[in-house]
Amino acid sequence: MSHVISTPADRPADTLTRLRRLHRAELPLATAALARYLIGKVLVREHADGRSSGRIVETEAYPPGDAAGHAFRGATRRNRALYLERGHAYVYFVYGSSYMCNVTSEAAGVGAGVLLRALEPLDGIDVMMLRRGISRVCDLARGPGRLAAAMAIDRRCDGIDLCAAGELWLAAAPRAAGPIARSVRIGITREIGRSWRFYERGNPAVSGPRRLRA
DNA sequence: TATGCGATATTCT
DNA sequence: GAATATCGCATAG
Repeated sequence: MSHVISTPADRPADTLTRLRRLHRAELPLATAALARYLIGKVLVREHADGRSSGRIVETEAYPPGDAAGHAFRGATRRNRALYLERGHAYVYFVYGSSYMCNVTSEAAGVGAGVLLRALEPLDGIDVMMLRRGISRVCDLARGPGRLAAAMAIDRRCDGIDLCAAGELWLAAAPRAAGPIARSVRIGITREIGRSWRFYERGNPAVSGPRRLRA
């Protein structure tokens, strides 16, 4: 970054993208339908650093009964939030380095969700750059671990209601989404072959190898 | 551009 | 003790 354009504290509220919070009733109940529905919607983080947000451009569904899903072997302390009513955050830590942010799906008690894999940064881009230590905008939240890092999402966000005012919430699409494509999921060893990954075709903020972005 | 590898810590077996 | 819904760097083509 050659120069700083503004800091969050300086930024007037009227330069932020106008966003409307999603109502839970708008969220599809079924996991794959929700995963597709979330493409183009916005994840918003209200933090001491100011607001950061991004368009969701890549998701993966982990439906009921999916052997790759964390609820497959029943409830544990880690996956507890996954059983909440749809529209809650399920955040967990993996690989000793990355947090993953999911949106719960289905009815309360079922145990299923949608992994948020990538965002196209919208507001608070300078804060995201500071958090990530890089300046290329399309790489800030390209991949689930990077997404969480860019948005300062950690285990404290686990269980948050994303349909309520708070530190983390979901907003309606600020503009129409581009064509939505689907593919197999990334980084799993079971149920490979299921086409439960959704993404906005051609968006440079989508993760994965080229063949899974076209 | 693609593939491979190590780092890392939490959870579950 | 094993596995892991990843990342970033290294190396080869």
